[in-house]
Amino acid sequence: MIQNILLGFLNYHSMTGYELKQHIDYSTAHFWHAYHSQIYTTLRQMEKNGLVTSRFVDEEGQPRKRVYTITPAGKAALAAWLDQPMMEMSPLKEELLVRVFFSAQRDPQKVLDELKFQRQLHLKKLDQYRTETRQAMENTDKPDPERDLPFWRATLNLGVRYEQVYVEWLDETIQMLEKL
Amino acid sequence: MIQNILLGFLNYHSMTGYELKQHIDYSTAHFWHAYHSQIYTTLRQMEKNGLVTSRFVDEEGQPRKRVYTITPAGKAALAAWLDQPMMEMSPLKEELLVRVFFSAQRDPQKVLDELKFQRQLHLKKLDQYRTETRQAMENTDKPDPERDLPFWRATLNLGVRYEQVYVEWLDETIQMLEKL
DNA sequence: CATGCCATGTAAGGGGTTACATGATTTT
DNA sequence: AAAATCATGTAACCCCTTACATGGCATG
Repeated sequence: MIQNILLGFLNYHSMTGYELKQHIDYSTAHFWHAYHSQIYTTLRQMEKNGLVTSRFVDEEGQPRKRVYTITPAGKAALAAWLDQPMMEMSPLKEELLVRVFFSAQRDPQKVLDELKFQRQLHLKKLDQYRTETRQAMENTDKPDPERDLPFWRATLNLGVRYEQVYVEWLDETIQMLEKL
Repeated sequence: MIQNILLGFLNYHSMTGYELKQHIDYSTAHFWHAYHSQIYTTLRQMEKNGLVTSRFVDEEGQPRKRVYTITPAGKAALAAWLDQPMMEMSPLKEELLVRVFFSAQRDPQKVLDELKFQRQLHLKKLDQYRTETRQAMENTDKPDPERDLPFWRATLNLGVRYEQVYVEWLDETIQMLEKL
């Protein structure tokens, strides 16, 4: 998966692993994140497979940079992935729900504390989506923002909706627990 | 993670890997699924680590069964996991959003088809939650349903809310695409 | 002087997925 | 007779996470 994301970004323009990491952090990380270690190793592997090329760029007074560029084979791989529609749903993996599922045997106060803390986290995330993330998206330097922006906004919309229902659900569940 | 789920179920009563798989499919699979291969191998590993014990039960006219039982060490491990509250959010991994993010370069009709198909999947899931899943939960054979049911219902509630906003978001996004 | 940011990597391990494999019983 | 369900396993692989590792520059 991370390979497709890297190809997707490199298809806008060439950049370094570090820049890719930053782009991911401000956009796709909300629905697919990656550690820098994975990004660097995947890029090397992609180069080995002919999907990208790299060259070192040395500028005075700056650390050495390795700039990656997508190849025709890389573009083909990206297009092939996008062409093949998803026929299943992405499975959820929500650890908190596993914990809630088995929480009847826990101290109710500790469950409440945990849910209230999670509520703070999700509220913070919701706020982030509405400020930083939205701004980072709109102030893009990419080639054809008018073409891409509607799709980027769409992904952010689901993120916002998701955090909204998550907070609502936490409120509801906290209330339920307080009645018990 | 799957280890905690297995311990959680075995803490209700002893059962086989096959039964564990079924319980998971009807409950936690909505937020954490597992393949039978992982369940069987994890159980063996847990036995090696003293968290469970197993014995074979042979009944006439039936395949041989291996019944697992939680040990005091297993109960302690489960309690330890539940005691330590989650301090971060579970990261999302939604492949469809990655695809939408990079969909400006795709044939809009293909994107629409994909979203409409996903809409069907999510509607179906929503319906499942409201019928089968809810029934399977309420008609439980577990020791103390009154104690556990509120928590199980809570997890289902988030599942329903999630599928609802997902469908709403798909509708909104489909509409947006049709205008372009 | 210390923290943070820029910048790139390696290595070990864990968890999960896919595929291969078998065999009996029950239902259609 | 075929398909579905019951029932248990192994093996290879892949992806991802965590930790280790380095070094320069800028800012407070």
